[in-house]
Amino acid sequence: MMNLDHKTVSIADQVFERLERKILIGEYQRGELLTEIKLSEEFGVSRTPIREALRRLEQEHIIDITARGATVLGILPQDIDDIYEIRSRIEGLASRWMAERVNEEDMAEFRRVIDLQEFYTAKGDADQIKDMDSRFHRMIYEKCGSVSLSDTLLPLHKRVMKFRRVSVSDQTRAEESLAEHRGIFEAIAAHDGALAEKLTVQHIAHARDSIMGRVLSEKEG
Amino acid sequence: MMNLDHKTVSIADQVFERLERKILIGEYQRGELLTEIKLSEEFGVSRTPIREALRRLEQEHIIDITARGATVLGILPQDIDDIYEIRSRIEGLASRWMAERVNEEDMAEFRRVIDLQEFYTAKGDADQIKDMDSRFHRMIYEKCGSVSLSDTLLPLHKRVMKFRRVSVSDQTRAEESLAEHRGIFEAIAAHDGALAEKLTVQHIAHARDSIMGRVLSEKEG
DNA sequence: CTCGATATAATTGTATACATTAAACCAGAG
DNA sequence: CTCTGGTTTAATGTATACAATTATATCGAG
Repeated sequence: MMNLDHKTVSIADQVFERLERKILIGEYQRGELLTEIKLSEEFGVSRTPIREALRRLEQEHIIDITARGATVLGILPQDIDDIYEIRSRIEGLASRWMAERVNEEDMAEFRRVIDLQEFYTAKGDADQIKDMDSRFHRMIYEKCGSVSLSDTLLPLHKRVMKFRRVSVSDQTRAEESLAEHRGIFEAIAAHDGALAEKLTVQHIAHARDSIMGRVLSEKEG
Repeated sequence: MMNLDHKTVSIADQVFERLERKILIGEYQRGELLTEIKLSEEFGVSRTPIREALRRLEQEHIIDITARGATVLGILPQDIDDIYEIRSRIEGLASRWMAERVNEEDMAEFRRVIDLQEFYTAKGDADQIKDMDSRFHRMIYEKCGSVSLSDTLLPLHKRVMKFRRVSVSDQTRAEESLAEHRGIFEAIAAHDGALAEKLTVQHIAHARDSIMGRVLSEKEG
């Protein structure tokens, strides 16, 4: 995934991505207080890029900044359920639009992603499965042809990342999920927007059931 | 609207709000190059708070930052249409949830907003009508009880602000819009979630028709 | 005259010093 | 022992100096 528009990746951008990832996968706990000084020591940079990253994370409601520092915000079962309700209503739209607008080059990359997912699902590598699952969905957002829809779906997708990791650790669900992705992929490849939308809505509903079942039984971590 | 959680409003926050507003209402033109130095002189502050504001605007895809400065990104008719398609699918959900969860105190404020909208609509004051229209929709986002849904809808709403101003300049549409808001308000007040959702979906569809009709005939500014 | 390497100027990127804020602590009065 | 108020402290908020980058202009070779 090269940097085609020749935009320099600044330290602030790197800090943002690393920090966001650490929070989203749960490496920083909910309620944990992050200070700029501690973070600047941890990342080996000054406070300036740390601050910019924190401001962006605050805007996404991933942290809350006060005079004492930045508090990591958690996510409740109700939030997860809300997010899946929202996604079930609009993620199908992204698949539909991608089916109608995508070109062959992007479809080739799309195929590589799902082939990799199949490979790791056969191996039962949960971390890799989760990453490929993410790439599959993000690919749809990026290639649906609407920045607004992509900007809408991506934050929702990010917020449930930690829980999807748990879900795909179940080999049965991982294989189901792969089959559903394969169906969506084929519909998009055939430029059948209506089918792609329908299958995506079903896929989101299944993912929701799988994740909510686990979250509710575990009483959240 | 008091600051209940005692959080200081920093200069950076103020700059962000003023800058965002200026871009969203069209005071800075699409393609215009904003430099940190020019902005810091214009706002009378150092580059630091300007930078933080610009980073947040970049995250919302309102500007694009390069080594030359920040370019104001425009919005195409296709984007507006996409946004209304997305909103038509999820904004009704916000009304439904608000109907099911809202308390009496918030409803009293909600009533004041729509009463003001009625007042300004009778006067034909387009700027005030647009502001009350915004407050009506934002109130639903804030009181629907889901941060995720609010975070999802608010950016979409902001992006079409400039065009709604044009739409409500038409007195007939302004009165229609008021009547539709009144219907949604009554449904929420009666805690009738299904009706609130249905009326909201219709309202979004009408707003879309009104705005797209104008945008397409004007060939965009 | 054109192309390309190079110098230059203007801007963003980063580090750091200083100002401000607010929570925590402690002491003294009731 | 509890409440109050001032002091301390540890963090964020802001300004500014300096570094790095990039587009543009310039100069020279072909």
